[in-house]
Amino acid sequence: MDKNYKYVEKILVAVDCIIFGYGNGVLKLLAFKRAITPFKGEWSLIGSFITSNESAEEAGKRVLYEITGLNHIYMEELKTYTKVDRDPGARCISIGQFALVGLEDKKDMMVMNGVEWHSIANLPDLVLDHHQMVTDALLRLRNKAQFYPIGLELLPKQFTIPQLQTLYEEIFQKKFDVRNFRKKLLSLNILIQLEEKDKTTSKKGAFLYEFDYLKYKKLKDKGFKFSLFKI
Amino acid sequence: MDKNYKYVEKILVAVDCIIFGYGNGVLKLLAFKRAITPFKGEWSLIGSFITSNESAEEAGKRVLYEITGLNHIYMEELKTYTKVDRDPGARCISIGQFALVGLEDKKDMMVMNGVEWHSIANLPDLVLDHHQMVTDALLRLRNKAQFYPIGLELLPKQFTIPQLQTLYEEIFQKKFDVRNFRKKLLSLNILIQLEEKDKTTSKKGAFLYEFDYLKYKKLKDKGFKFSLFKI
DNA sequence: TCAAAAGTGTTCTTAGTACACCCATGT
DNA sequence: ACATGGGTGTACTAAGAACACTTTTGA
Repeated sequence: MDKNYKYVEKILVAVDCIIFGYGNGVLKLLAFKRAITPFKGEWSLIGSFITSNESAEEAGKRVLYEITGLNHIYMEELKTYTKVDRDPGARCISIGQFALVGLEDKKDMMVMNGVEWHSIANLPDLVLDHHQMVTDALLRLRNKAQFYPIGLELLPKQFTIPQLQTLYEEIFQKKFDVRNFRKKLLSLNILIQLEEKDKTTSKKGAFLYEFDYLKYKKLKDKGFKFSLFKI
Repeated sequence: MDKNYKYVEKILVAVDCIIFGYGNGVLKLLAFKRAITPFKGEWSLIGSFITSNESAEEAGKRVLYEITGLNHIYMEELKTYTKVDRDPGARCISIGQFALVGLEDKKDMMVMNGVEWHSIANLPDLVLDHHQMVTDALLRLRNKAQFYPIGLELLPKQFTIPQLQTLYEEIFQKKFDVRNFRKKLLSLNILIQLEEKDKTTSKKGAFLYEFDYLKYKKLKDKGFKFSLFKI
């Protein structure tokens, strides 16, 4: 209450990025193996301390860029972790930043030494409360994907309907009926069908679509919800 | 990334509480008029700097207690505000804590000098980015009330169905059909009807109910969602 | 010609919405 | 006896769920 700034103790503030990627039909997490103490040799989320001239999201995007060379990545705040003893090294709070990366069209991505994509189904142990962060982030992904077209951040700009369905099945660990999925999806009227087909997964080929972000935004402002099914 | 703790700058970390109360059919916000600089005479959310031996939620609950004498109040993290220039006095990030208080059964609440409940419909200007925090919190309240029985935090332990409906109508700024509201609500099977009636608002009286938290928790674990209607 | 994935329609079931009157009681 | 808020049931409509076969084409 008393904002007598001078006599207040300052605290270390970090960001840690929970970065999900999707490629080859598998949902993955980006982590790196620490080369220096503390926690040398252990897996950790990618993070950084926040400097005086950047916001948490800026710091998150900065480290993500430093590590992968990627820019313009979907990122939102997840939660702030403030338990007094969460880091034995020092009192340090961490702002979790939740990020999504489509891996199919980012083949040129940098992969630095010690940085690796891990299948969600088979994660290594992570330092500190990073595992909790991943659990929280997965929940966020599932909750948000129900009502927002956030899943599309994990796909290339042009994608097929079977591809999208497979992604949803991976996210929710649940199978959907192909006919109902397609019917519901197209009834939302926010996909643009392209001329071309993607023939990489079948001989017949599947039509490519693009998401109509402008139309979606307009609809959203009118109260429309992007909802594919009841979970 | 480099957790070379010693050479990293520390930052002021505050909590600001967005405290909603509900009484006399009106949704209200708790704020206080600053008696000291900076921002003397201006309205502000209730907040504090975080000390080295408390988490953000503990700090939030601490100030809430200091200001109102209230304990065991619903509180969750809203969002962390980290813009570099959000506080002209110093680089300072603030963790927004979202809280709900039912006012009907807290008549004994302390009301300190300068602290006031303001109708949401008629808020004063607030310092810094506090107005943004309130906007975000209202959105959170609406989003969360759709799928979680969070609205009950704003009512006394024993409440009537018309009372609950009025609350929802206040939160969503929307009228609901009495028959459909009651039907849907009771179909969830998580309210316990009591013997007594509340006769304060009508001659006939309305039956009192209690929420069955245990039953709700069990159902929730099985995937049940507390959802009253499509918004 | 056949294997493999893409694409398509109908019926049934469930949940949501719209709507109007009687009930209990204190004054 | 009447005014006031509490309580109830039914018919219609829309959305979700279940379900199996045809199409295309490269090898």
